[in-house]
Amino acid sequence: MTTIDASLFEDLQARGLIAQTTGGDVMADYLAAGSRTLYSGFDPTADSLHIGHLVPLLALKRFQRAGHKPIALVGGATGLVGDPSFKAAERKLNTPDIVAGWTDKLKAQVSRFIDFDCGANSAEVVNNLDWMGQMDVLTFLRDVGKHFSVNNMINKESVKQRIDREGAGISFTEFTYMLLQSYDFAELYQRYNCTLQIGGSDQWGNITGGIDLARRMYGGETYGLTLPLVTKADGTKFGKTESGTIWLDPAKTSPYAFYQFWLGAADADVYKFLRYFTFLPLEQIAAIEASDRETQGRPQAQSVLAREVTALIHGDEGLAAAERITEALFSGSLESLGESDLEQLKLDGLPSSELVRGELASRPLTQWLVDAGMAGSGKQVKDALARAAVAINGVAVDADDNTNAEACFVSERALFGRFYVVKLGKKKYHLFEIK
RNA sequence: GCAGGGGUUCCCGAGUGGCCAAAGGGAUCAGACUGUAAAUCUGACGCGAAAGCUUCGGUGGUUCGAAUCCACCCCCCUGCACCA
Repeated sequence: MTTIDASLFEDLQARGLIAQTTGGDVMADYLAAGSRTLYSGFDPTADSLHIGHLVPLLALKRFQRAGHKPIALVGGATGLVGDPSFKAAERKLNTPDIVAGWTDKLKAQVSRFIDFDCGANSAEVVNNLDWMGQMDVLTFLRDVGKHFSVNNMINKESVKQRIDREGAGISFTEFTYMLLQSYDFAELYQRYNCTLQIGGSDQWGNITGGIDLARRMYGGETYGLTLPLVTKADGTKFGKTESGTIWLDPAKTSPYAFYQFWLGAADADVYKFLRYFTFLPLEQIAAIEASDRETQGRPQAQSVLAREVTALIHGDEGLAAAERITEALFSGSLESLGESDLEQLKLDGLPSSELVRGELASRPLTQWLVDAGMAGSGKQVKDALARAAVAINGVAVDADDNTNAEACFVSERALFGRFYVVKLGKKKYHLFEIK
């Protein structure tokens, strides 16, 4: 028999992970009284999840650890429609082929986080296309649509800006999204006795819609819980960097880049992130915070956070790789690296590319670095060159050297005759190998 | 369909014949200061090493000269009509 950790709710609350719950104060008792089945949905809007999905994903795991049964729903059907909640504009529809491909990828990704073999509260992964795909319009309109009042729907905060705002607008397709998600909840209630839906706070409207529908269709009593949207103290968007979204797929965001992202968390955010994104006990997080406060200089919280989250997503090997690169680039000196170390850095995910010596003279250095993805445009590189912020194997490159890429990559300066570590700015590194 | 409003560089948003690669803000990048923080200050921010080239929904036109004027077209919003 599964044992229930009755302190789950209290822990979630203390971590700041509860934005809203339905049913007033009953949630804590409801969760403590028995093993519940809950779900959270992930729509395939890209070929990978990103760190914005981490809070609900980890929440499923928290619930499972506490003895509840999590269902991860991948929205093969809802992804075809598009959730309008708090989106400023209508989105383009993706083709069914693409969405189906993404659905498969997300299913695989989601599956790595939850346990499918732990007895009664083993996880499930479902795809709502399985029950939505073959439903015909008339059945949908009669059985589902009839339970919704348009009057209520247009008053939902999540679509209000689209309806009120001049220059915006919402198609019937997106407007219907709420019905689809609501039907999911009702269906899961029916199939799995799933009585709780969790999701980001932007999902409140969709979740309460599902609760109403489950009651109207099946007389079921279900609950909802929303998690906070992750915000940063400086007001910029969480999860984006100059190089774009931080993905969970190591092929899209290397464990090294992933690790670096967390390492760069602001002091004002880092303790919150520890509570949100790790399973470390709250007392331990409090201890870290207290100790950082007493210490001058660099806090330890960021590195704890980076280690914990990277290990969680990319495993111990991913973490080890990320730490190896970080150590080599930021702490050690390049000379201390052996030939195999450099090979390893490449394998570990340090961005790298190959150059052919004979072709070097054909283009200026700026172009080579842009091609390698180190900067968005030659202008940026040029700016860095003017400030002596570009270094090749530790030697700063001058703006005058720009047109002479061959001289920048002279063989005498190469490590082991073929490697060049190029640094642009303080944090961007790229490994070039001469072929 | 009719009437009105609108489409500007990543986003918001000025600009209504030359002084516009296009104000201002945000985001982003680089430097100083630092802790691979924050705040602050400085610089960059269409593309190009440069000469120069290409932009303001699209296509044509007027003009010495157009983001700005004209014509047609496309798209969005609001209202009305049509429909019922």
